[in-house]
Amino acid sequence: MPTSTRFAVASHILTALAMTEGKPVRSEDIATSVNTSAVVIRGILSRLNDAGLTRSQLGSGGGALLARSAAEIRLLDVYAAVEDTELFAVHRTAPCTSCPVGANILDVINPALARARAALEAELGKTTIADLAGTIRELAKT
Amino acid sequence: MPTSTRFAVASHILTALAMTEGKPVRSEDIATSVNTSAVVIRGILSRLNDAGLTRSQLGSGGGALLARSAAEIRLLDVYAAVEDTELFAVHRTAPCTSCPVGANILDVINPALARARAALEAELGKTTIADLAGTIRELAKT
DNA sequence: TTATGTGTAAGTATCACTATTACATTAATT
DNA sequence: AATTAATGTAATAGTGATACTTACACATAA
Repeated sequence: MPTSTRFAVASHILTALAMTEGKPVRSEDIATSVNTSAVVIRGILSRLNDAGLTRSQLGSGGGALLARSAAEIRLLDVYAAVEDTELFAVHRTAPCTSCPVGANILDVINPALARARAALEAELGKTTIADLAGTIRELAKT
Repeated sequence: MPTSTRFAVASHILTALAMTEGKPVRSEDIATSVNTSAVVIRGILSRLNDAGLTRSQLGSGGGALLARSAAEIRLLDVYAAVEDTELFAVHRTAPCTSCPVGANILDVINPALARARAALEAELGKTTIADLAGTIRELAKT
């Protein structure tokens, strides 16, 4: 399964941006919060930029900003922006085409996997970055 | 990362066993159908044995068998039997505990990820090996 | 013009996965 | 009892993705 931590880190980044309402945040500062290096953060921000979720302000006083409202960024959008690999990997080499099972297994299993992926994505579509930020604000109060 | 193909291959194996009704199938023959080596198949069969989905008959004329009805083996059971890693990987190193976001992000995001995983698993629980084998029998007729 | 940050390429270490080789063990067959 | 056919598993190597680090070009505010 996908062992990339990008999805979790990207959610962390976006939530951090949502907490500062419009003030640019440096990759260095995000890196401190995530506990990694600034280059790793910038690599993920690059993907988020491409996906239209964030934008970057160059130069002194610059940093990363949300490109749209946190309420309009779903975890599904984040997932799609940073995850490369298929959720389910199938046979590395094509199965035997002259065997009854080998010739048909992919056609039979792929629809089931597609349904599972759709269910996952539907659920990821229900939570937004604003939800995460809101809950963190609640927790920070106590 | 290299995503595991074990789930797809394990489903292939079980479907093949479901097609031969009670007759043991050699790992060698399964390997031919999957287009890999017999040792890889035996490695996956070892996990399926541990999970109680299959059993093996040693010695000459032996091979792998389903340990219960194909209708009682859900894709969810297969998934659980062969998949090692968490569906969603979180931060490799713990985030900054003194930052508002870092200290709380995992507590906030984990419930959302758990819901997504539950949705995925619910969907995988709806399809059985018997379903796959049945569809393949249909396809093989034409 | 200088200082501050982003963007990105190149190189490294690590890890999971798959394939391969090798061998011990078990059981049916003769 | 000996032979043969099969599983079970350890050890090893190759591959690919991830994440970390270093380095430097580029953009912008002051």
